[in-house]
Amino acid sequence: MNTQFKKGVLELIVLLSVAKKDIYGYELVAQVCKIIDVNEGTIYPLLKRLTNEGYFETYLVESTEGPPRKYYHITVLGKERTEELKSSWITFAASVNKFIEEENL
Amino acid sequence: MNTQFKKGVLELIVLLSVAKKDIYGYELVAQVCKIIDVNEGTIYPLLKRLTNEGYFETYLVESTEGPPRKYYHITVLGKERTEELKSSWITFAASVNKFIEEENL
DNA sequence: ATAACTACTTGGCATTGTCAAGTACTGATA
DNA sequence: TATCAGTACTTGACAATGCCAAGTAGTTAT
Repeated sequence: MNTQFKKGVLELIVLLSVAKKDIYGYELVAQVCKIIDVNEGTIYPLLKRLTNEGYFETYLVESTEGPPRKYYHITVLGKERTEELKSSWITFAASVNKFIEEENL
Repeated sequence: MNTQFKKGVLELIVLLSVAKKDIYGYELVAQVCKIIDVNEGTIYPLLKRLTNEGYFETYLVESTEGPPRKYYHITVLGKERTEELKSSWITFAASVNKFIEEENL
């Protein structure tokens, strides 16, 4: 999988995942990996960044299976950002796909 | 347009464009801009990189409208790289789109 | 007590795109 | 003929984001 393709898209995937339900980092890593192979060291800093930018809020929940989990919850600002990024991706991907298909003629 | 989305994709667009026909930098910039808004300062270094990596060969052609044009011609290696990147993109974009649609349910 | 699994953190690095400024050639215009 | 617009290419400093690797720590089972 081309690393470069992931740039920016990972942010969208993470926003969409957290928008769907509150989730903690480790679970999110596992979930995102089902779609795009990705590293822990990529997701955690991304979560921190998106929290700093006001898209997420966090809270801790004790766990019986290890250290406490930091849950991420999306904010109103986060929802706006999600829609923005999503439509931007859809437009982008469509125009790239159109170009690829035209080239095949 | 999200800058990050372009990462890696620009390489594919440029490869496909040169594969279609020999083209010089300035014309390529104009053509790529129709699909994705992009900077001269992005395209020229990319052309240089792809040439160094053996995907393109170049030759100069005099012009009556300005300085000589450096044409780019795709190599066999370049064609292989194009196919590789193209199928990688198609897989990637499809799986991201699938995820986005699922999230909408 | 040691290993395995869960969970999060961090620092250095690589890649690729942007911005801005610069060089240089041609043709038209004032 | 000086200057400007258009064509064409180059380059250096910079920003953003993902990767790798190593580290910290809690819980449970052997």
